Amino acid sequence: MSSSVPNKRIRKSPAARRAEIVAAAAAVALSEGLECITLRRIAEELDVRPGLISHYFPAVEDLVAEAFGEAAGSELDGLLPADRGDATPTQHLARFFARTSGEAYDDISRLWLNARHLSRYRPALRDRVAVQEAAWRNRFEALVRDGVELGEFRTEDPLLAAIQILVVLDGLGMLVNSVDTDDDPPAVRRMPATTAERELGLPAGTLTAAANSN
Amino acid sequence: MSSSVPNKRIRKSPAARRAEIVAAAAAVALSEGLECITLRRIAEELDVRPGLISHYFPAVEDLVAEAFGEAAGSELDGLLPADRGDATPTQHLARFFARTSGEAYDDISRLWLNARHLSRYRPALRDRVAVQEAAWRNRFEALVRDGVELGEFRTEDPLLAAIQILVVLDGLGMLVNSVDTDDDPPAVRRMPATTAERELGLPAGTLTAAANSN
DNA sequence: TTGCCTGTTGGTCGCACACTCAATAGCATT
DNA sequence: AATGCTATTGAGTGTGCGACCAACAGGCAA
Repeated sequence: MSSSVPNKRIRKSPAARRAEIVAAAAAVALSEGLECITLRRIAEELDVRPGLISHYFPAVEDLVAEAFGEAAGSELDGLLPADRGDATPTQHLARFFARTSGEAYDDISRLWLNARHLSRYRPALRDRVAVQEAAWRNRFEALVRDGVELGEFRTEDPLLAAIQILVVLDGLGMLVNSVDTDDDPPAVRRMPATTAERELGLPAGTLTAAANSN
Repeated sequence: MSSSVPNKRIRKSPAARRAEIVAAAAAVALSEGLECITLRRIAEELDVRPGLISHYFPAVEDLVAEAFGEAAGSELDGLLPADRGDATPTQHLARFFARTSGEAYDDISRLWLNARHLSRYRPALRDRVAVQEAAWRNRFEALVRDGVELGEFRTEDPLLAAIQILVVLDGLGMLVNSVDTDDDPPAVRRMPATTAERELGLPAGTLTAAANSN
């Protein structure tokens, strides 16, 4: 490996080092879980000494919260880009459900499940979860509102619709660590899209129809 | 306290001691969380030495799984008794939603959230979660089927309806550790009942109408 | 090239955890 | 009252964690 011989120290600017630490922690959070964010684990990841992590994050809990925020935030951008480009709200939404149905979304489901549980014991994380939850809801609400204005969706309360859809998505996410997550009925796995179609006044199947263009 | 002076040992039958240990662990799981089930914690609870817990559960993970099963199982019996008595399925269901709406249900929500996350790392727990999940689904399905036969409910697939309702309930349960769990719209908190009414062909409000008899 | 600021190290402390096992002492049986 | 089975203890092992801090050295400024 790269460190079989005592490694030369590399000195970086505080901002760069801090960003690097948060990025490494976010990666660990997504792939292994928030409780795997330890001083030793992240230090090893970056090939530095644990003390250095402590230097930037005197309390590990703050790093955990930061890592969650980073991971959840960038996943949101991947799933529901703030800028729709030239896609219609319906296309955008359909793409969202396509992405959240794949196995690639399992890591994000696990992350949220993880964070929501760990929030019980870690106030800093609890606050971050609240922030990200608001961000997801607002991003979703904006999309709904957009669709309503364009006449594609029909609902009296865009935020309420958004929350309801996300709650159902969370409900399915609860099952992500189950032994047999993929042998319950298709109707169950289609629940988030079905909920969206109902709440937004769309014809059934609109959001799960196979691959809309790009 | 009762142990300020070296305590006299009390010798119990293996079955009794084991049951006592599981009960203590289940109580800790419900009130403080599954990760608080440690040899020391449970031993202190029962005023015995940690080694004794190890004797009955050579691997702590098995105690954790057992404790979850015990807690989830008896909560299910409290929420959806297998024997309905003389209540109609509708009354039974309404009572279920009344109970799952109160703060008393928060501990159960936390337990499920906890277990589903911890399942990621603990195979024994994962299996227990699967067993309990099946138990909850089946108990619920039996109630639905019962209601369908009596002409109170209308659905093509009782198990599917049961699963869908439980998924929504889980989705709300995800929020149990949030800062402001009770300031989202009433429509959100009524989601499980609303889902049930829709899936079972009941008039809106049937299941949330104030206090049915007993 | 030199000097200094500060990012980084290495070592250490105290704590909590699961797990092991020989020795002890309840208590049912006789 | 004596005996023997076995439930229970006490003591110890090793691991991993967060936190702390004096000493070191990279690399920019002079």
